[in-house]
Amino acid sequence: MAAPPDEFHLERFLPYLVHRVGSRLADGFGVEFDAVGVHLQEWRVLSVLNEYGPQTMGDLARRTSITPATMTRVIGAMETRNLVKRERPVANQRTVFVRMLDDGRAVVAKLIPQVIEYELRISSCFTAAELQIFKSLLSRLFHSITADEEDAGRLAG
Amino acid sequence: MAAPPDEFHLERFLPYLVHRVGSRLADGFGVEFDAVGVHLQEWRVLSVLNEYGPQTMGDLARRTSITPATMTRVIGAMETRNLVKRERPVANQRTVFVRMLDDGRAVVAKLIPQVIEYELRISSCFTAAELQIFKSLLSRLFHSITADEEDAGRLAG
DNA sequence: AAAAAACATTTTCATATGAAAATATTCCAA
DNA sequence: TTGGAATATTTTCATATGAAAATGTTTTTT
Repeated sequence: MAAPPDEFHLERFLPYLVHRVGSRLADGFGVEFDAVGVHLQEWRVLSVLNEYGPQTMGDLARRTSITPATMTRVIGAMETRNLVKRERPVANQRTVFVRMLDDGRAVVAKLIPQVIEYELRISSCFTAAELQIFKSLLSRLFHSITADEEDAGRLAG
Repeated sequence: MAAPPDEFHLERFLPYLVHRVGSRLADGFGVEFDAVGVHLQEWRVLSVLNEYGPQTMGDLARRTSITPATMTRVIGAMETRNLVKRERPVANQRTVFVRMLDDGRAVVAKLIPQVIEYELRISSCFTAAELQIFKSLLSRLFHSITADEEDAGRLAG
């Protein structure tokens, strides 16, 4: 019997660990929204609008990790349902600001308790302290990677 | 000035934190493979084959978080390039086992040092202890979520 | 042992995706 | 002030995706 091909182990490989957790979370998360009639991507947009207020298509794209081309389509669909509204600022007419409308706020208000409950449920395997540490490490990693990409794709506003 | 709409904060919301790290990792990771001529999905397949040996399409799909329909296509493409080989076991002919070929092993051998270097680079924001804790927490969360889904989608082999 | 149910994979088909091109606006340099 | 370079968004178009149907196999009933 030969030795293992390498000293590399998937179960301790950071990108693999993150990817499979991300996939599982997205799967379990998706079903939460069917009832309210929004897609996961739409929740992402609404939650970012809720957190940071009106912002450009580009900022939305960066903050949600959705590409600009897709963001155009997602916002288009949300606009026809009166969840959000596009407006071109007089100051800089090449940007498009997206603003949440009342119907969007109503959806957010309905979803927030659900997602809080969801987070609570999935994090039941952690102590409160562990959860805090975990979030901090995720946050630190994100900012570290993002800084690596240097000035490319800076967030405005 | 009105109070914030809610006591909910995206920057401390676990699914958001995981999703944005996952997206960034996949982005940065993708470019590593262009040189070697494989796609991210193909690395995922090869690394899982490297770790767990020959296995069915279904196991591959679950372990890589790739859907069966897509897995059929990914394996098809890898087969024509002689990275892997399909075989129907006599014992159970409704399954299809996938086995790595020499060309696949050569790709893995080339990629592993690269991905180790990549992991090292992105985790430079952590101490060794933090990194271990982080991985353990990711692992724990995954297994906890997966157990929640109960018996659905069990891994064979 | 035949019929039905369960299982594993592949195919079909309608939709989603993103890279690159097109469009539109603003900034900057001469 | 004008002509490009830079920026922001949208559109086009070729490809990727996954749900559900189709196919083929095994297991369980009866």
